[in-house]
Amino acid sequence: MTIGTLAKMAGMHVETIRYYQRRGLVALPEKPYGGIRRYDENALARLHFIRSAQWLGFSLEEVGELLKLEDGTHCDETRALAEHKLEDVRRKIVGLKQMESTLDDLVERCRCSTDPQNCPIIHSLHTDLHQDRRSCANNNRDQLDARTDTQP
Amino acid sequence: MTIGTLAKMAGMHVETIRYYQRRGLVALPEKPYGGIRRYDENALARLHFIRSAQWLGFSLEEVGELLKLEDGTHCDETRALAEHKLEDVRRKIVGLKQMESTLDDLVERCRCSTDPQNCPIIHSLHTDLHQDRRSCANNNRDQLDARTDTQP
DNA sequence: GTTGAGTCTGTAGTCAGGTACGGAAGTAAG
DNA sequence: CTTACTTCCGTACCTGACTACAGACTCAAC
Ligand SMILES: [Zn+2]
Ligand SMILES: [Zn+2]
Ligand SMILES: [Zn+2]
Ligand SMILES: [Zn+2]
Repeated sequence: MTIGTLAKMAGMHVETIRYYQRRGLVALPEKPYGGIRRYDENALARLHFIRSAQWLGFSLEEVGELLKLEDGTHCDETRALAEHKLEDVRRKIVGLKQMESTLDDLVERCRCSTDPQNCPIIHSLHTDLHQDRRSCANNNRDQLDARTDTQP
Repeated sequence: MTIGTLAKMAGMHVETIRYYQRRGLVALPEKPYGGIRRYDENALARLHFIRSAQWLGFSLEEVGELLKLEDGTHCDETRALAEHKLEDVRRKIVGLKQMESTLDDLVERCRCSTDPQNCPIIHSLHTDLHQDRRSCANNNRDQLDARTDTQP
């Protein structure tokens, strides 16, 4: 298999595979002198592994950790990674649910508003949200960080 | 108020305010010849507005849109932005919940596993996840995109 | 009146996870 | 044998939301 075929089979771009190689997640097979590198089923399996781990929310850095435990004989360490990730995911869900309920409430209030000169959404952005929900004067980025990457 | 005082009151760094100015979200007040710029309560209010909108999940780009509707007389457009964002947030929650339940299941299976040579988490990464849950050969990034930004 | 802190301006770097490009060399079909 | 893809390799670029720094200037305190 050439890298192009491999990429097609894995459903990713050639550049992505090369990027994974540079990051040390995928091995660079031997190149015959003046020839071209060939890939086998193991390479494809590794790409699937990476994709699956990403699907669970692991970063490429973390995928690297998982790959070190790839032989399946290190349950404790593997489970620790998964549990930690599970916590991350749950924290993120909590943050998003706060956004969801606030947005839902604002949308509802806007919809039922009788005063067209004073949108409740804008009004809340001006007055409510930052005062009720978060401290202003200390730049505690931790909470906000968990909330910022909401764009699709 | 100087920019340093403003930054302290808003709980952000001076550089962040300057960045918002470059992005056109915050006005650059007049500078007396050979002097220093001064900021008032309006500038502070605007920073609070931006922070609040970010807290709801809006990107700075979208905050710019909201700021255009700042006078509160454009309910429909404002609500459209909020509803769209609400959908974004809900999509993200759905993705995260899939991760959560899968991770939770894997962790549980790992914990109860009797075979220390074959961790169910690793095993699933090798075989289950990408086959059961997503198509492999088409690089449909849409689903994955909604799932990737899970790191804290 | 000098020192130290804050301001101004422009540019550059950070992080993640890729994406794009340029030029040389290899490969496959006709 | 030529033509048209691929591959290889290095480097640069992208998004978003900052963050850092250099060099010149101004301001307030002592
Ligand atoms: Zn295990
Ligand atoms: Zn974590
Ligand atoms: Zn409204
Ligand atoms: Zn959207």
